[in-house]
Amino acid sequence: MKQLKSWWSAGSGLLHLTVLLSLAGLPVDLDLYLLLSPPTLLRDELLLLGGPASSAHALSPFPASGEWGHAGRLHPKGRVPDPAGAPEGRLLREVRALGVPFIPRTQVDAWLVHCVAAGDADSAHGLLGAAASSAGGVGGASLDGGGQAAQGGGGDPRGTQNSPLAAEEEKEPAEPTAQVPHAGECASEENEVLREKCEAADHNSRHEENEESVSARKEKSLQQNNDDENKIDKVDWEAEGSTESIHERRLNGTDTSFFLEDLFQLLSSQPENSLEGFSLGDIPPFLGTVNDGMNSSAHSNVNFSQAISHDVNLHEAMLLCPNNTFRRDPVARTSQAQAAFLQLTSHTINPEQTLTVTNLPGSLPPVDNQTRTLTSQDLLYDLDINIFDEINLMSLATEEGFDPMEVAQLFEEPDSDSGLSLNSSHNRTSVTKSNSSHSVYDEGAIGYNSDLDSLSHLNLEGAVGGYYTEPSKLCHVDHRSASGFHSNLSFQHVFHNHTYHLQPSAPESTDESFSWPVKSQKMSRHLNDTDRNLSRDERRAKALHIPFSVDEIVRMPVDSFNSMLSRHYLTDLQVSLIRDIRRRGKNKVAAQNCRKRKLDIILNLEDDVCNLQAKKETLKREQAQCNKAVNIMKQKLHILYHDIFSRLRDEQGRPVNPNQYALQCSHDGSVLIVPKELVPSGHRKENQKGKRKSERRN
DNA sequence: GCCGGGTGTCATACT
DNA sequence: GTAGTATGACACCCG
Repeated sequence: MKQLKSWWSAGSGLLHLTVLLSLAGLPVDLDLYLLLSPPTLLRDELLLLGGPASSAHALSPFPASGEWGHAGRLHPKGRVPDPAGAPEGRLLREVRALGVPFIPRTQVDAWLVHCVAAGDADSAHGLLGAAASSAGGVGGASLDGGGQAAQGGGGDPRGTQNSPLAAEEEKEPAEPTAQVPHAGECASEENEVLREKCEAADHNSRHEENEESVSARKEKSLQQNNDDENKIDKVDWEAEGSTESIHERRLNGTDTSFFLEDLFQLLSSQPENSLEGFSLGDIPPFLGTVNDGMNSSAHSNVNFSQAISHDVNLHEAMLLCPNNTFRRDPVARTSQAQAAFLQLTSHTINPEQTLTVTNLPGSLPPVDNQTRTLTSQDLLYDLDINIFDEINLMSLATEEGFDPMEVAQLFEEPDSDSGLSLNSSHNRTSVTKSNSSHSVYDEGAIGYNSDLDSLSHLNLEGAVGGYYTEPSKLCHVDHRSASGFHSNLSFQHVFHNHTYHLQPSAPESTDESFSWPVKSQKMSRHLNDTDRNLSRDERRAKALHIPFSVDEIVRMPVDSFNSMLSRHYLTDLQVSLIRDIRRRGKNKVAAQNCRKRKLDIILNLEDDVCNLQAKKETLKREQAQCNKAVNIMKQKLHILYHDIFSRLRDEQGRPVNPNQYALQCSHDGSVLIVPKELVPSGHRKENQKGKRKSERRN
């Protein structure tokens, strides 16, 4: 936990991130998630922001009024720009000259962790947590409010909750901090960068309206995710109730604004090393598109993790601000996302590294070329939820025996995985090989393990288009890959592989207990239940962010289907997958109908056989009855025949011989005695034949 | 481990 | 030519 705190502390760039984000023209709504430890450093950090108890408002430099140019209202202990020509002053003037830019509404949920190295408050460069609140919010005030607002104790975003931070702020008055602002040294260097940043922010604002309709759908899904995240975090908070770590949730959804001047003040008041370690590349792409209601913990998680693990210079931050621009080119976006995520992945190891050394000021990893070229927005646009989930796990880990090594391993990708071919998404063999004993190929049932795959699905609800969780696992994609679809699946495999690296019995686990695997297993079990309900196509659809449910795709009439494809801007891969899903779905239904029909035919045939057999028996019985009746009639006829002849007499009074005469019925009903010589031969033969038959039957 | 039923998918022919 | 349907065949899962 100490390492973690150190890590968080070293990630004080988060505050800078927020500040610079606002400086870039993005109003920042900062939620304070305080993992608070001894408040000593907190006090120091607060002083840096202009007041001992300014945590509630220090990060609210942009008031709700949206005014610009209130530098004069800085806290007395804050660094006041030197109007005489100090670098900060020049910077302010230059920025003011830019006019009032359009500020896209952005909210940043931040996890502010305050950490103190054991017995050395000065060495610990804790991340200052300052709860930003809106005008009607939880009592937070803008930075210009300075210590006055701080006196109200509004720094605790939880408002009336008993926050250790707030309590400590009230107890201890403001006192000078050992951290003297050094911004003046670097202000000149940042001047141009900040100017570009403001320009970029203005430029980006023009794209926001065009992207609102596009992002509305995603935002809606993210909101659902937010709800889930809030529930989970709330439970965790209530369950633990730890005074050492405070997980603060947003109390309202209003935005917090910053005064640009205040931002400069903040920037100038920060140590130079902090500025170097500051990363605006951590700014997730949704910051520029998420609306007020999108202040999810997942977002904050993303900011937090990236702020910790990612270093980006100010110029890059500017590039990151126009988050919407890349969305216009989904193909490029995909490739960018891959590259960005690769870089992000490579930087996710930083937390581990930072944790071990961040107790020293300026220990943040230096900004390397790879970091500077990282455009994680592109990735995060598609993979944000995945990151959210992962970072959420990190947050869980921080509350229960967190081991940064484990976290690093989670995101770390061995070099061997880099050899995964992007085409391996459909190659079970390669996937199996790549994932050792835990093949997690999404397609097919063999070897598929949905533990972490489904883990990312925790926040998935409804249709498949809302979230794409698999990309979050794109930790180990081949850097040379160019296909987003294949890379996604490859990432998925890799991520699963990482999951199994986190077994509790892993030899690399440190002394500190790491309860994440346990929790992850629990979550995995929960998610497995949900993920098992998903068909392969549904998982695929999620993987490609297809904004339609499989059921819709299959059941939709062809006309509606084609129109749907034309209305939505879908990549070739998405269209191909949608058509495949539709084809497979239709064929599946057809196969079901075919089998049902086949069974019906079989059953009908069986019924027919039974019926025919019964009919046969009936006919046999009827035949037997008829034959019996016929025989009876023949017997009667024979008796009658002999009776008649016994009574007949010839002219001489002698009995008539039946062998010489025969009875013959005429047409008029009269009976004649005819000699057999006169009886037609045919008739006579029939009579004889009939006699023989009757005799045989008898 | 084998077996049979159920199911999904593919290939193919047909409409 | 496209989309859908029907069906045999195959593979897989499960009891």
